[in-house]
Amino acid sequence: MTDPIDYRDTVFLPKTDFPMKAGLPQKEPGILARWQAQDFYAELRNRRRGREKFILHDGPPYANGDMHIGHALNHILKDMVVRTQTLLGRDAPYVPGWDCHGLPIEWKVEEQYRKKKLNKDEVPAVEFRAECRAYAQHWVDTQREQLKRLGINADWDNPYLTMDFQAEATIVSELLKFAESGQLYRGAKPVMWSPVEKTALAEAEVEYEDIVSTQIDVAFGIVESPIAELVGAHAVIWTTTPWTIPVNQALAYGPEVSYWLVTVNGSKKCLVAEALVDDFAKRLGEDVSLIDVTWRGKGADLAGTMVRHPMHELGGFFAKRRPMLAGDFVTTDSGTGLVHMAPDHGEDDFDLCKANGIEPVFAVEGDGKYRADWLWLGGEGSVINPKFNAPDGPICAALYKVDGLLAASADYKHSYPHSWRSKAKVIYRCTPQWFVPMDKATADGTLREKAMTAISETRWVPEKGQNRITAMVEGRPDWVLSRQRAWGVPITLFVDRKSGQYLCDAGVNARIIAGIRAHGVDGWSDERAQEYLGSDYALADYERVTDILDVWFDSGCTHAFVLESGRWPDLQWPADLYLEGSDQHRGWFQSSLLQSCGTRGRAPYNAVLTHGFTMDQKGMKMSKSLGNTINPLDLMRDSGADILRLWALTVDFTEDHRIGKEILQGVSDQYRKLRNTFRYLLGALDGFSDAEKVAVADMPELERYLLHLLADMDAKLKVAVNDFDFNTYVRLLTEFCNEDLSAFFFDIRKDCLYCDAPTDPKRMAYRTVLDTLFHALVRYAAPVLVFTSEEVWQTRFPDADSVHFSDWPEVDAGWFDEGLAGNWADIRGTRILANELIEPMRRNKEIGSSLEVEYSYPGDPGEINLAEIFIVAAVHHGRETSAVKTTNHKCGRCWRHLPEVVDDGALCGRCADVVGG
RNA sequence: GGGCCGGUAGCUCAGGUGGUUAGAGCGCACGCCUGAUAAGCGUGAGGUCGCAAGUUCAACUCUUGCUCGGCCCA
Repeated sequence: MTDPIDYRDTVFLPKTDFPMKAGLPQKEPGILARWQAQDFYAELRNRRRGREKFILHDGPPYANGDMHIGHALNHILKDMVVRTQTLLGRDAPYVPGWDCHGLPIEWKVEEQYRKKKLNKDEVPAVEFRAECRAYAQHWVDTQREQLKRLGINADWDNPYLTMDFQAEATIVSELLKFAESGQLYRGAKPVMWSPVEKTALAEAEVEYEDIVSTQIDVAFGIVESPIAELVGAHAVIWTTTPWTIPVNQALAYGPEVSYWLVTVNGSKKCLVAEALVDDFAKRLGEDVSLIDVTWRGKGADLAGTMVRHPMHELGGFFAKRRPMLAGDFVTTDSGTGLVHMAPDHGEDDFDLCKANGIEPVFAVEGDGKYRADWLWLGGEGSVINPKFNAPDGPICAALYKVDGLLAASADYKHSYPHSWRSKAKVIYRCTPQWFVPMDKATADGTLREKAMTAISETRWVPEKGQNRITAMVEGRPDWVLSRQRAWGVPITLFVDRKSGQYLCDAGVNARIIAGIRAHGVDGWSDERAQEYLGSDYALADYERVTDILDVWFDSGCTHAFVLESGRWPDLQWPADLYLEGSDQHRGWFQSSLLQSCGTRGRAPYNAVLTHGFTMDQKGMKMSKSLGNTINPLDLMRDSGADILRLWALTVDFTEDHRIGKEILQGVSDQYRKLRNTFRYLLGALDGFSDAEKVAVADMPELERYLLHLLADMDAKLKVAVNDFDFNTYVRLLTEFCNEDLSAFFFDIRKDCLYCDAPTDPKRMAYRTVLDTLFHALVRYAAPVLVFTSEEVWQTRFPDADSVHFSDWPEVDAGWFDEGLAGNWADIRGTRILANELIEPMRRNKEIGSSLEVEYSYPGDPGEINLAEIFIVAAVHHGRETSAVKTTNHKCGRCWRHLPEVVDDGALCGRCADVVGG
């Protein structure tokens, strides 16, 4: 045996400074700073100028609170879209924006007031709005920094804000387009109203508490009916809000409900639901056994029946007959199965009455009292006062007097809405509101028709999004634009006090828009009203509307003040893509659609991409109270933004998806594999230059096969990009690195790289392909691992531009070789069989390395050196498949077992040449 | 309660128009290498395809119901 000589120094090992351990949290901020210092976004715009555009229009997040995982996911996806489109050579500008008006911000500012013991109502509106503006700006700035940290490439220095004066003016001008085209009307609808605060409340401002109310049974005399037995009898309703009886306008029955006409212990004849007869009798204080039934029928039979109000003798409003109407919402859960309808004070009531031509009467004023001229209880109230509604209160007393009150007791426990702030009871109350009609005919059809057409002409990804928005637009009611609030864009209308019509004058409108542009929303004020009206109209003749716009109208206009305005000349209308969570089918996708269809006749987007929501590890919704939230800021601090990005692009974002410790561990493993692939490439390419490059035609089959695989993957990646299928994109990359490179190509060529002479054509061919792979992979990875790819790039080319300026790798059509690929697929199949045969030998300690094996199989290796491909000592053509330990000696340098090696530790011919030469 | 959507190995995902033993990567176990080394290679074990009926010669794939979860409404 020859003395063992250590040939390590003669072996060409990979060499690189690129560390295996990433240290992303430390490294990423520095890379960000470099991009910022060179004004990367602006420079990219310069370099892409004149290219085909791809416009992703950013949906504005609400400027309130820190970034959460949903923001992170959404922006990572947007960045991926923008970067992949950029990589494909397009000019893909990205202007981020924020939604700045609205209730939640008002609340926060009010909350600050309360801490300072200030009352919002005592603060001038201008001052209040200034504070709202400052509050929104604070969160815009905060979120901007947080999103930057994710590596999102955007025009961060010039975002759009819905509270910019220019935006506010455009929103007003868009509103006035609806006004000018007659797509605006003043109607009414019941809203949650607090008589204490004299203001409308949003659902979120209401909290439910258990209270005890007075319940009453009231008899309405039946004066007309297709069913003769019913005339002269009484339809009985039950309610826990006696104060609504003075504005009753109809009764509702369930068409499928079974009704009986009964007398209880000789009482008057009462119509009630069969299922509730016993309950009714008990409320009357009577024995159930004393019920006598004189008629039975279904609710539908009651159509055409008319009743009169118990107070009909008052005349006027009360003298009018009340129809009995079919209501799907009527149940036999409680009450009498007949429901009294006050369209002023209930949504079901309002809708059913409206459908039957019955309008609200606005009898209850903002303070909860009946208006002074109301025939019954005029000037009295407040309606939320328990004494007012009590069995001995004025309502019950009057009903009792006219023999309309069958039962009353102050003992009904139920959950009832209260104002979040005052804790006082709230009511539903009809108030005038501004609407956009969905079904009003215009020159090019109704808004609903235009929206439906636009939906069908839009590309929805995934396709199921189309179902969802179609169903919503198909069935949605008219758009309520008005809010009775302070922080928002005003509904800048003047209403003629005599005709009730809003003023529609191009000159006035132009002055209003100019005023808002100059002064923002504060420009809509009493002081400036006459200035806008000009000399043609007198302010005294007009009511200046003081409602503000639904914030969805604001965001529905972003396409106008961002894409169209010219303030961002790189942008254009319509957008190629909107990309938001699936909740936005109800929100931004729809408000933008309606706004644009109403003003421009088509959608402001060509395609809409939606993502699902992020759940915890178990698939449950994340919430602070459950303590199962994942904070993206913490994650970036501990693991780095590239890990978060890789997570977002690995899951199936089109559905709800999960995040958690185990999942993130998997993401980290995947990251390390990708990182090590780059590390190997960098090390193996140490010292490589163009001089070493070999023409494809001169390469071994293995190298050409790899180029085929690369070209094949390249085509699939492009498909994935065009389908926004990023999950597939990353999977293709990962599997390529794992299977084709690490476990196959790199492993096979390890011997060549380490031991062949640097001038050996095979080694040069290998390194040429590695170089090609490097340039391709670093670009493919760039949109995903934005920081790591830059680190990889700078490691190899320290003086070069950012990798993110690059174009998509160029793939030579000549690399495709299906014949070659089919052949090599067979070879790889055989390689797997060989490994299966070798494995038991290794397990038995018969051998260690596969290089100690001689493999035989019935196939014909042809010209390919299969020993090299299988990483064994030799491959023979044999009758049967077999593997035996080789008797060859091991080369002291390359460790291969070859016949020419005279003794273990001696050199093979190749190594002798390399070491000697 | 209504509309829409989803539930495939421990994890992340593939599985046109129903058709042989349901796939991949990772992780895991075991083994190898020790010249990519907190790396690399190999082999292997993991799934009654949420549950239950039904249609069919045949269902992860179609129908219905249920269940769990999600978004949006009420």
